Amino acid sequence: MAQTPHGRDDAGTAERALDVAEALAQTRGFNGFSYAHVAADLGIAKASLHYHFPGKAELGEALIARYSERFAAALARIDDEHPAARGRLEAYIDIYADVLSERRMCLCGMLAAEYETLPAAMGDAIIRFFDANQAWLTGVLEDGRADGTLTFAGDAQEAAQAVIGTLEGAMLIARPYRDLARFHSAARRLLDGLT
Amino acid sequence: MAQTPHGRDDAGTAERALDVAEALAQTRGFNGFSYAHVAADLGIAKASLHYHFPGKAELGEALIARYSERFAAALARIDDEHPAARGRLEAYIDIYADVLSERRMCLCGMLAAEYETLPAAMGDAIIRFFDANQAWLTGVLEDGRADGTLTFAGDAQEAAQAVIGTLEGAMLIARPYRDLARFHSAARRLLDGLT
DNA sequence: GTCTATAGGCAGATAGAC
DNA sequence: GTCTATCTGCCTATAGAC
Repeated sequence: MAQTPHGRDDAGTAERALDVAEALAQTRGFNGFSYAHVAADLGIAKASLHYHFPGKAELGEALIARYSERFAAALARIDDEHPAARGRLEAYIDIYADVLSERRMCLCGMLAAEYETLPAAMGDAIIRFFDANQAWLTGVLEDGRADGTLTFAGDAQEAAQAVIGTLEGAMLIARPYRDLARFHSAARRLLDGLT
Repeated sequence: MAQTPHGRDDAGTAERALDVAEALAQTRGFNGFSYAHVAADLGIAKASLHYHFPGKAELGEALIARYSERFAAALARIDDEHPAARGRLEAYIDIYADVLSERRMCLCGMLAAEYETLPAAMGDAIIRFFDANQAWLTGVLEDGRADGTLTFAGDAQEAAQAVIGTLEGAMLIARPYRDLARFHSAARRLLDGLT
């Protein structure tokens, strides 16, 4: 793995390639960018990318792996910084809002749309991403129901699925409208529905 | 326009090409299929497609136009067959469920993900599709609030946006899981939230 | 309307020099 | 690690015969 001893600007080529590919995948989709795009943005030759990622499938897997790791780290940070379930849920929604504010779709939401065209390993990793989100959210919802800060009917697992779907859908539609408010109003309604 | 005097099997090449391209776009995305896919499925030469649709952009526009027309017709049929607002909303959700049951994403939901890569005319048509859905849903929600069959807080317009986002998001996530129940539980929760 | 043939470009990928 | 050069294949698209 590439080391980044002196900070972001010194990040290795592999890491910078992931940065560029991630932005492209989140805005244009995995089928909407090429090695040529990434290489041009980095100012290197296409062939150099193949040294770091043998094929686009491996690049895609690395993309999801890093995204999932960072997401998990963000959830752990939320657990640290927010004691109450409702605060955790609000912070979770903020992650999505931050992604959308850069005019990006959630990486795995975007890849979910392209699921049928992706290598099996990428598909599996996408499922694991949503499973992890669902597991974390289920815990938050159960805690919230226990401490009275969140109210909802039925299964917490099922409610967690609904939360994820609502946020992904709100991002999906808000993006073509270039309308952050559209996402925020959906998020507000979601939170109000859990009161 | 192609005539279909004797029913579906006699549909002209243009119409059958749209059928195939629509299925491909809804499962693989607009960037996930080619003229070669469509032509092979139809058993004709790639070049023949260019007679009916000069370029992929025109094919895409025709795809959205037909999809939007059919959607509008379906909404008009709902208005005819369902007098009460709640019944109309349930029938609206059934449209999405039917699409998903064929393992397809909503065409415009899929295209929304790819929005940044699409010709401007396609992008505009996608926005119009969602605007039309939102306008119809807003009417249904207002009626439902008036006749007491639907309950929700705030602006009907905003609530309509939330409904569309929720359904599109539920489809988006349910598809990789190949889990219709996941969609139906989200839809059930949506309806319960409007009670 | 549909075909064959072909153009021109870009995709992902490899070989081998430096 | 990065380069140039190259390969093969698929993409959209066009020309012109039937």
